[in-house]
Amino acid sequence: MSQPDTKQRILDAAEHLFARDGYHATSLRGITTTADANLAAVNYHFGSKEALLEAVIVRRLDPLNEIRRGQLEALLQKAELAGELPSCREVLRAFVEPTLRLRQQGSEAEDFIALIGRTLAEPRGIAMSIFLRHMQPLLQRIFQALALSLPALTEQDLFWRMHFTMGCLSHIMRCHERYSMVPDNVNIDLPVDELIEHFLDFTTAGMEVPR
Amino acid sequence: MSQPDTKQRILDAAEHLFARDGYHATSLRGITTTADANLAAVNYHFGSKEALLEAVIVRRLDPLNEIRRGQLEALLQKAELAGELPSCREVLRAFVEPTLRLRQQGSEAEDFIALIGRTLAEPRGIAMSIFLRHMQPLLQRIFQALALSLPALTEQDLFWRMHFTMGCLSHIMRCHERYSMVPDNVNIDLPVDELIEHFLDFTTAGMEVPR
DNA sequence: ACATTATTAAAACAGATGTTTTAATCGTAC
DNA sequence: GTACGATTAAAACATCTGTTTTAATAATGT
Repeated sequence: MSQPDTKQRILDAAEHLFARDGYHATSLRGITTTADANLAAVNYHFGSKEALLEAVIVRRLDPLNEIRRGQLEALLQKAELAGELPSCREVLRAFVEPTLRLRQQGSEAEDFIALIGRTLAEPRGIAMSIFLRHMQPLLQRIFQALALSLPALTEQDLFWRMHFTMGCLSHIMRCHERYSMVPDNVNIDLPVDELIEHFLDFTTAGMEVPR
Repeated sequence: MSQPDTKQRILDAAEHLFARDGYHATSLRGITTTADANLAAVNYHFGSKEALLEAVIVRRLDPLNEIRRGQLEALLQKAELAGELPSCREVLRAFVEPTLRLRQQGSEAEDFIALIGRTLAEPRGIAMSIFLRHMQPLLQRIFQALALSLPALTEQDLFWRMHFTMGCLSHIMRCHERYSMVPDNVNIDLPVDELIEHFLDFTTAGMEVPR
């Protein structure tokens, strides 16, 4: 075998096609052709189409969550040592920054980001249950941290605002090419760092606004 | 035919299933069975599956946009007469309020809302081109109105903040049942009016925050 | 009443789908 | 070199897909 691992070539092709066309609109034949592999290879290496989807998601989501968790815990510890509350902006940053920075790591990771964005958009989809299984603990930790940084909010209000924030995030994860609803003179190819700050400006303001 | 129009029964069933499972995961056989109609009826009345999707979307989107446009123009006219700028919150309200109020009109319209939310989440999907064709003029009008109400923002900044706002909106259009990332003691069944105000609190703050 | 059109019904079509099976090939340890 | 497990290849499987076709039925106008 001159090419790299068949298994990984399939993962890459599946990641790309799932992200571009969605799970149901992507066929195993499309994947194996793109990966230059045999059709049966997918069932041999992964067992089923659904298991392949899970493998695609887990490959990057677990490491990403490790980074997010590390950044969050470091922040919380630092705040506690200083005897201060963690700032809402920095808590959100711990979640968002590692996510959007993945895009800088090449177009493969870019596909993953779009795929997760799609996943978040299909409430009862197959991908959602996979996603939640790997996200739940971190999401609850983020919720706790936000509650700490915004003591004036009720849990109810906090939930909704976090909900809105997740909506914003999943949206920009999906749509980072030209979104055709706006005059042509607007340049949408924003550097990642600026996009992050824009996002944090917007969501932090929404989080902190008094009721 | 004792039952109402076959055509409309098919529209209702398609709306429900497209919203619940997505376009590709829904089969014509599933639709016609639900609608208690013959399989061929869909091609007879609509021509194709894709044309059926367009019919489903258009049936409610066009009237909805009429209402949104009316509310927006009334607002702009009132502001101009008073010699004031329209408020950002009210511009957003003209867009959001008619949308979310559709939910109060029964579970059929509820399906439609979820379907549009899904559509917004699939950048290159079949539904997106249909959707944009019917949304473009209104979206540009909203953009103009927001630019008027927020003269301090550059077009660039305004675009991104409107982008975030659309992300929030499409998210709550999709996920209005329990979103499982949050302690159980939070009641998510918020009355529509309160949800609208929560949403406007959040997005208006994000829109108006200084750079 | 008949003739004409609109609608429904049932069956068939061609093609695509995920999965399995069967054989062939490769790599590697003995 | 030979035997053995891992991988690849090609074909077949049963099922499902959107669409057409053909015939039967209902509705409508004259």
